[in-house]
Amino acid sequence: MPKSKQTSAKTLTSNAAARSKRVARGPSPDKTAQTKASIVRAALAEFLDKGFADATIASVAQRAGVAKGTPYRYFATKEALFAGVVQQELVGALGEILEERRGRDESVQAFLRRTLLITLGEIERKGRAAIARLVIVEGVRFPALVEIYRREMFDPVLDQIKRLAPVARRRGELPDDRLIRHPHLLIAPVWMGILNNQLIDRDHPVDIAGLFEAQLELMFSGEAGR
Amino acid sequence: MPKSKQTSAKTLTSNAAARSKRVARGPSPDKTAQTKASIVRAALAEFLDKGFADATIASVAQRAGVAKGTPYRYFATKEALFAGVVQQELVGALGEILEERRGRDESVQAFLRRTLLITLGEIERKGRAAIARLVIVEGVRFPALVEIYRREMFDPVLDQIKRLAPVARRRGELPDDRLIRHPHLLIAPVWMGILNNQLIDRDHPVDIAGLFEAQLELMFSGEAGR
Amino acid sequence: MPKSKQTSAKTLTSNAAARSKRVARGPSPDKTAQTKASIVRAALAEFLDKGFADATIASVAQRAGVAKGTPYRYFATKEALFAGVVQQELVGALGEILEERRGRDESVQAFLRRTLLITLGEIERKGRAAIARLVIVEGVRFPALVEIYRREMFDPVLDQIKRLAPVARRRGELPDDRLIRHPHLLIAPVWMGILNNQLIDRDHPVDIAGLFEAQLELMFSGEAGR
Amino acid sequence: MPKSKQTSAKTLTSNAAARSKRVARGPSPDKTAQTKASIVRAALAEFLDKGFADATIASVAQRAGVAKGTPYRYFATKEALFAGVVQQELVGALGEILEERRGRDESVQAFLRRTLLITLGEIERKGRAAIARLVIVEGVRFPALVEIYRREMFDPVLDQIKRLAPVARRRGELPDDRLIRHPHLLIAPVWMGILNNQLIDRDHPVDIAGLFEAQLELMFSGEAGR
DNA sequence: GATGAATGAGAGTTCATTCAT
DNA sequence: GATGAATGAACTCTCATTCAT
Repeated sequence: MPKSKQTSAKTLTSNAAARSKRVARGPSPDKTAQTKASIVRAALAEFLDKGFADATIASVAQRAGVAKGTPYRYFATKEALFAGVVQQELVGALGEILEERRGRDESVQAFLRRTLLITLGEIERKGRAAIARLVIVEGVRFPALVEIYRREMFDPVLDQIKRLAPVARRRGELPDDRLIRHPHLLIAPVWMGILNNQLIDRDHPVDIAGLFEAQLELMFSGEAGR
Repeated sequence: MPKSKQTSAKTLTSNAAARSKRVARGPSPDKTAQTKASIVRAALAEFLDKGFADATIASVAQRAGVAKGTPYRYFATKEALFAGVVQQELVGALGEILEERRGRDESVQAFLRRTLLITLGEIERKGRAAIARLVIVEGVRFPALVEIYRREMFDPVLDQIKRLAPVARRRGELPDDRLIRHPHLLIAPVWMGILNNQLIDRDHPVDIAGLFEAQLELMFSGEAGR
Repeated sequence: MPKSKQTSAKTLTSNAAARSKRVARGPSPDKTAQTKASIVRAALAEFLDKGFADATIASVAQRAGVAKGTPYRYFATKEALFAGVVQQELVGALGEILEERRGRDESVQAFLRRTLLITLGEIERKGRAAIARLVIVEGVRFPALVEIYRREMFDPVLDQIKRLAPVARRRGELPDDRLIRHPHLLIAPVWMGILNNQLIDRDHPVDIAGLFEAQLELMFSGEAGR
Repeated sequence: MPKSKQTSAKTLTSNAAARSKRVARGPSPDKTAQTKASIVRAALAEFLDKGFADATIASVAQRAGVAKGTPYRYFATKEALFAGVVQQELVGALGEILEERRGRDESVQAFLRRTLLITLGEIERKGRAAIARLVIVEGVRFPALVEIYRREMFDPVLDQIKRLAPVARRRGELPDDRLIRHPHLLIAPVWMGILNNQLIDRDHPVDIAGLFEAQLELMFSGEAGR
């Protein structure tokens, strides 16, 4: 998995360099980058559609418009392709949110609304819910994938909550220690929503952001945050 | 897994009855029931271990101590074996809980504690959480499985909540309409726990029952119900 | 193959004896003979329907209303069953025809009409054409079968023709030596008919007897024999 | 079998053309055509040897000197391989004969000698008799194959006879209407010969062309045509 | 004699992976 | 770099045959 990362990073970098400095000679680095990008895109779609086991390299190649052997130029094995694709989707995905700083007078609840709630509003439209489902579905077979997910998505959010809960308690925003003792409680509705909408009951989707908002209000003294 | 045992036992009994009726000719019904039971048991273990795609009939047979072709006497295809095994695990699993009646003076919260909370305390020990994970993981490939799960597990619980929420509201147990508008909110912590413990962070399991209890108290006026 | 013959013969004999002499005690010999007969009947139907390779013992047993293992009491292998069944159908099938003697004043042509033509009129109704097809179809795989067919059906008829042709020539029934040089010519239309009706063009069957009659007239001085 | 060679040759030519158009990239089209040709050749031999049911893809591959999976690149299933191979052998096989025109002064009998009789002289050497046997033998299981055979071989010949018979009758070549009423009669000896030589009595083959010639003379006023 | 559960060799088929071009 | 023909391990499924009951 770290291998894929390096490869990915290196390729992207050298391509960026090539684009601006070099004249296009020999095999075009642009085209190479495009080829890789289209393979990754195709692979993601394929894995989302069929899951790891039923996805085939041949189908990925076809979707990407390249020959069957070409994906192997970029990923050594099907597993590496899978891991690479998902990782690319996850790494840094949370970046902007975690950068956000709570305003001096901003309540914790308001801060969480401003950051998490907004993001959750797009979780499905941006395909993040589908990725989460994929990780869940293939996680048993690919523990490494889960680890990435935990590191890049799950833990950061949970850590944020763990960090903010005592602050909110001190600020009098929380009526008790429940959130401190059970930080998972705040994000539970999000997972409930992902599970319901992606797997259990696609025909009756719930409003994930709405569910989260309700939980937020429930835990923060009940009324809408200021 | 203990379920299989019960089934097996029941079957054995009825077979014993059959033996006295029919002429004792041909292979022993006892052994047959045992064979099927061991195949089902082995298959469940195999599927839980490897998921559907990576499970092999040969491995199931080996676990069960039978020949490669034997499972096909009981299940026509690998898919049928999978569906049969999981279905057997699910159908009627909730039976006793749904039979329970709320006492005349019993608060809704107390009722939910008495029924759901107790059950949740065993959800992992009894392998229910693992089954839930399996259904989640394979649900994309086996919509029929999800439907069974929804029918036998998910919807009954949700319907119960939908039925009880207005009652609790009328009895003054609920401070607002949140549970009525978002019934999923109450069970969200359970799924959060299953996901966390089965897939995301096996090394740091959360207390599912505890999480649910906290949510229950959170929604029901904050204090522990009586 | 000779094995099957012995078994068959012996069984039939002892059963015939049992029927008339013994009292039915222990496993009924009658029932045994019936069982075998129904297996043979079922097997013939199965082989005619599906050919040897696609026929299954299980299906034969089911058609016969017996258990899967029962056919093995009478025939050691699937091949033996096949050979036995076909042989039973062929051996002696021509018997009566070959016994017939040409009348003192009867022309050869008239004799052939009286014997072969009559038989050919029933060749399809009596299932002989279907048997011929089966032998043809499976003959490559079962040379022994073909040998039986040749011995019991093909050669006797051909020998008859070879024997009668010179007689007819001497009697002035034949305009030339063609039938003596090409005895196959007389029966060719029969095989043409079997092939056409059983295999090549089932929707446009030809009249086998009619074809043979035309050939008979063609070879014997052209006009209908008396 | 020589047919395959021709096809192969043709393909090679067109590939050679393709090579100059396309960029010479990827595997050699030459080798591909050879591979396919050798698979087809091997398959035909295998099917002729063992029949469809007993033929195995593994054996075909081995005969062709390729891996077990390779035939699947060219034929999706065993059935497709079988149908493809036989069809290739049949389609257009009659081509040249049907193109022939009867000369202005040529008798119908002479015309039939010149076309059919010559062809029949090679029917066994060119493997056509073996193909006919294969179609007959597998026809029950592959009606589509029989249909091809009927369309490409059987019906064209029969139609030719149906067309020529009235002409011959008008020209005074035929003593009666028998051939008009029974067109099958003329080709019956051919099938008799195929059956005898390929299936019933390999050790005592008849001269197929000779048999046909005798029948031709028999039907056409008895003497050799001019 | 009869039963039918159990066996296990074997066949068709798939597809990740390789590599000559 | 790209191609796609070729490979062959591995898997599902079938069914003739056996044998305890």
